[in-house]
Amino acid sequence: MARPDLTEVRTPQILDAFARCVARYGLEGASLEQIAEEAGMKRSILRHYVGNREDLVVALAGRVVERYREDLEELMSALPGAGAKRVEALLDYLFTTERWEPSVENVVADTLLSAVDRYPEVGEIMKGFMEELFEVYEGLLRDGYPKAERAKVKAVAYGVVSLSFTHEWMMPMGMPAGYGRSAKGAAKVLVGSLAT
Amino acid sequence: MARPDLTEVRTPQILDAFARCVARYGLEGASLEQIAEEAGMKRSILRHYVGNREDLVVALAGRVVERYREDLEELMSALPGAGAKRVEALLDYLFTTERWEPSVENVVADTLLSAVDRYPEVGEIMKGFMEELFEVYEGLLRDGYPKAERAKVKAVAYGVVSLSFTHEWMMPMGMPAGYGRSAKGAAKVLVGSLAT
DNA sequence: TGGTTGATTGTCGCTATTGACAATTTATGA
DNA sequence: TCATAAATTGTCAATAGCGACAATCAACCA
Repeated sequence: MARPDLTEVRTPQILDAFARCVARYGLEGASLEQIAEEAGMKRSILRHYVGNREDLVVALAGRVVERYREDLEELMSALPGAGAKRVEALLDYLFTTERWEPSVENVVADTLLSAVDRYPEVGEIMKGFMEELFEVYEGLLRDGYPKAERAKVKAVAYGVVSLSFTHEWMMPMGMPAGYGRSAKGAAKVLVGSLAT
Repeated sequence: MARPDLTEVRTPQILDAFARCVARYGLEGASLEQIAEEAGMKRSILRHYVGNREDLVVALAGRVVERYREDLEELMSALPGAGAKRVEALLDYLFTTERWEPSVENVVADTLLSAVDRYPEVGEIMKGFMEELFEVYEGLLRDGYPKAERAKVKAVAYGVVSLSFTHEWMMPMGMPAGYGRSAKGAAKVLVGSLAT
């Protein structure tokens, strides 16, 4: 005997609008009013469904990793081949320089990462995802190179993640394409070391 | 026949105060008033010597890069050994996990990097330093492994930079120490590949 | 020692921002 | 259709933030 609960609908709308604002104006650069307008709502609604700025930031971190998780899952099920071929496909995917375009998601993630000191909860959330990411890559590498020793696989997984992240945050600065090749080259060296 | 010019004195004071504020409140999280107070000056002085917020941000990027350059130079002249030994010393320096502590400088640099979309000038400044950093590392590696082919040295230099940056921004999240070892391990694998 | 130049301080007006809460509207089940 | 719970809108007061500029102060040099 009441109106339906729109929390599940409004919250993502709000957070996505907030994400766009963060990409455009920075984490504290947009007023709640602007964010509300971006979401096509009144400011009071942000408060109603999420809360004040701090609440928004923490919730945004949750949303971002949620989407990254989905992307990761999708990627894993979309990767062709098996064993070492699958690893190769991953590298091709990660280090494509051609059709690169700045994504709101990545900018937001970088921004949040640079703010973990100020928002400990955000740090916890990001950390959780990072650990998951490392594990997934590690598993992929183990499948590809089952005879490689465990610690080395860990190191290579870390390296590949590191290279792809660096690649992502350097692109917006307009670094020459040569660096993209270097990134992929380094990743290949790392992965190749597992074959010996 | 006038008062001495304090620009060279005040500007660094202002920018260092701004840096502390950025680390504590974010790039747009502190008011000019707060920044002025942190610097122990009146707000009007910030305006007099540097300008508005945008001017501050760009100037801050310059200052950060300037300090990084100094650090880099100092590091290069402090690194013991020669040839491959020097490279090893670099890795030891970069991936120490023991006495790690969050530095204002690194937080500020990360924050600025995440904002290059909004401040193209900042992007240019950071890009310049990154290229210099790559070159320095590349030179060091070439000295250590003169017979390695050029493209591979480039890739390894990129990889080492990438690993050390990733290491730096992951520490504040409190990642388990194992990741630090992985970072160093991956760097060793990369460097080792130059010896073959 | 006094004039000049630039450092420093003080103040004004305007707008933006936020939190709180009251008022209103609307979909639903009884 | 009507009561109800929740969505949505509206308003208010208090404060914060910024740009501009006038006013004052202090070192230097002739």
